[in-house]
Amino acid sequence: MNQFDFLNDLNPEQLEAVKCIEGPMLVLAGAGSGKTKVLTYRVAYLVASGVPFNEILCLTFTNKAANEMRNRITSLLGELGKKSLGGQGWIGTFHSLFARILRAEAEKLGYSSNYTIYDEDDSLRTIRELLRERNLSEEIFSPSGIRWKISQLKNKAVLPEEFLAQARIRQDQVSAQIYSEYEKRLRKNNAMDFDDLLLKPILLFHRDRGVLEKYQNKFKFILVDEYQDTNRAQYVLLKLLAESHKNICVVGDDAQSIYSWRGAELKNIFDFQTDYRGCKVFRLEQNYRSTGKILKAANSIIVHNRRKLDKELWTTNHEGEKLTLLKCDTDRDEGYRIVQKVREEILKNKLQLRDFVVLYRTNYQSRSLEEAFNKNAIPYVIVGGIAFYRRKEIKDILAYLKLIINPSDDESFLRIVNLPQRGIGDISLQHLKRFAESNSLSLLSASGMADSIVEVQPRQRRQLLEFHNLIFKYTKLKDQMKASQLVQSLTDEIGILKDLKEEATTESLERIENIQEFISGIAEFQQEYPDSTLEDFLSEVSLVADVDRWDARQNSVTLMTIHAAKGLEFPVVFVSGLEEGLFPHSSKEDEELEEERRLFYVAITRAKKKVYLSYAKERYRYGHPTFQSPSRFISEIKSDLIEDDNEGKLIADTERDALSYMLEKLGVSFGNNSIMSKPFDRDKLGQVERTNKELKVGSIVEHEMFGIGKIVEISGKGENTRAVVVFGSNQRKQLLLRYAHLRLIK
DNA sequence: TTAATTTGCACCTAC
DNA sequence: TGCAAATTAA
Repeated sequence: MNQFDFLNDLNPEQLEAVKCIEGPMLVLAGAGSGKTKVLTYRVAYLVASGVPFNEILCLTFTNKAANEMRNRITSLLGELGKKSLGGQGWIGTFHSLFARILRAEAEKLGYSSNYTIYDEDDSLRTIRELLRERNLSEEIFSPSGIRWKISQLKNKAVLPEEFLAQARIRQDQVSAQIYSEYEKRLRKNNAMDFDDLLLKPILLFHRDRGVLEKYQNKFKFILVDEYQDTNRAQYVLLKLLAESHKNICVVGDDAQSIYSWRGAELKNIFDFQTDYRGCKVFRLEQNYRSTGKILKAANSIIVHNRRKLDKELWTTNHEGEKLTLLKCDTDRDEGYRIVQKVREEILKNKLQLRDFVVLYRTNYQSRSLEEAFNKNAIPYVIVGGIAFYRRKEIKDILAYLKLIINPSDDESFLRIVNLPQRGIGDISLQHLKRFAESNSLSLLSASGMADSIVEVQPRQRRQLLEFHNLIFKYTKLKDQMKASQLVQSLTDEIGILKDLKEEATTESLERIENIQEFISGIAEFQQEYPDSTLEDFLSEVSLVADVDRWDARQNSVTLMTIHAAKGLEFPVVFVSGLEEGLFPHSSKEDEELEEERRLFYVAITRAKKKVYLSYAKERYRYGHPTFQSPSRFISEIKSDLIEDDNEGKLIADTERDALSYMLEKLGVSFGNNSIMSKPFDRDKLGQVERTNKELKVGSIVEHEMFGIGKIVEISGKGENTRAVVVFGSNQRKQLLLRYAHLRLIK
């Protein structure tokens, strides 16, 4: 047995790609052909051949993929792995690895290493402020439009001066102006946005040859996953780093490029061979994931695209079943039919809940699906939607932490200075800003001198000083206590949990849970990285993706967007909402339409065994029912590969009957199925409240959001009666009966 | 200065 | 429909 034994489970093409180490190479790898496997084995092979682990730069698309890859490499290498890997190495996303490099080199860019990372909301706030300060109308110059423009420019590595020079129309000139001011403002706040994490290293490398050489020497081998989704800035970074040794291996599939709206350029993968002379090309066309029929269906879709590289996937897997089309009456119906199919598949093929994924184009589609899963007590998890770290309550606490670490961060200051309410409003802030500006101070230091600002009322002065002292107290404390303790003590002091508890709505209870989860998240992070600082944690949370938090092992059906599903696989895949205007999304043509088609291709190729497609003839959009027509993509699938589901309607009716029966038992009268569209009619509330008196431990109840559950505990009395309810999706919720409006079922 | 109410707009996709 | 900004009342 030797250290290269692991190479035995590669096919000849994969093996060749793994063992060819020197020089530039391009691996064109179709869906399910083992592209991540090649990258993983390649890193392991390099290490086994004696290359130090931390001299390998490996760029993945998500943190999750990076972690999986790291674990896999360790296990491939066995004993050798434990010895040589140590540390976390340089496997990760572009954003997280370059954020790390920027921390180390911040001073060279005029930043300090405790810089804050701004997300889109923070950027938008900043742009709004700049427009307001300049008296530019938000109607004429849309803040989100400008933010979008700035982001696009940064992705293309275009600087404000360059854009200003080429701006002809007034809109562009204003955008260029704001872009330039925005840069200054971020610098003043010691902050960078997401795009800066790629752009700033480029500027650094251009400005300081020595630093560039340092990293060129450090990273002797570069590997890139999902190369088809890199943007111009990423391309330039790679070009710079690989310049001296040219040991760059990129892996990708042009048919799976789905991020052009984020600046990704297919050009990068198309031109790789001419960019890097002497580049070797490998093709992986054997698919190990899907059945023959699924693969043929996928191929029959992608041939409708004109802009693509030549490649056709094949497999030796079973032919499998045809794709099944569910033609549904409404979006609600769609949810029920999907649930029904999940049940059928579980019974028929002995599958588990974790074997299913429901995919959709836009996040809001999860709502109608969620309802069906709730009502039928099928455990599910939604990936995405409002990302955990973007929730208001979490962002509020994060703003405190950011300000504690980076006192120049005026954005965070403005977010929390009056939260909880300290009676500091617009007017006081205007004065404070003016004072800060004329003395070149940050807003936080300015509040420390509030007594010298004559325009501010005494009450507000006192509040500002107090706020300043609060932040400073924690600035001093942060190195003495654990981050999780600090957050606990901070949240206690500002009383955010107390306020939410008093509110006692289901929503506020959920927020409390989120905050608690956040605190335990910090504790976990510290356990994993004992030497880490609060700064490390903050930079980590800024860069986690929705899928990073998703646990494939838990036994629930997964609901997510197709974008989030990239790189994943499931035995059974539902692709829902196949309607014109939704998927493909409205007004897409030519190149954009081709990207929608690639997205559909990605969706279908996630499946191992079975694909269900569905559309609804009528769907709620903007709160109104809208007529929808089937997506053109459905008819692009070769007709012998797809079949209609005929039982469907009958089953959906059965579902409806079950619900009707339930409602009838509750004494809710109805004559037609209009009750279906608003089962929680407010007229019925009085009645619901009366039933609350009859609730006891063991009662089966229904909740508007969580569906059907069982009461396991009741506490308190009168107004404050609470119940602990375990719902079907296995969620345990503590609810205040006054707000929860539980419906007694049994 | 804040709370209450109205209006207006949105529903792409995300590090 | 459902949220967030804008407007108005307190």
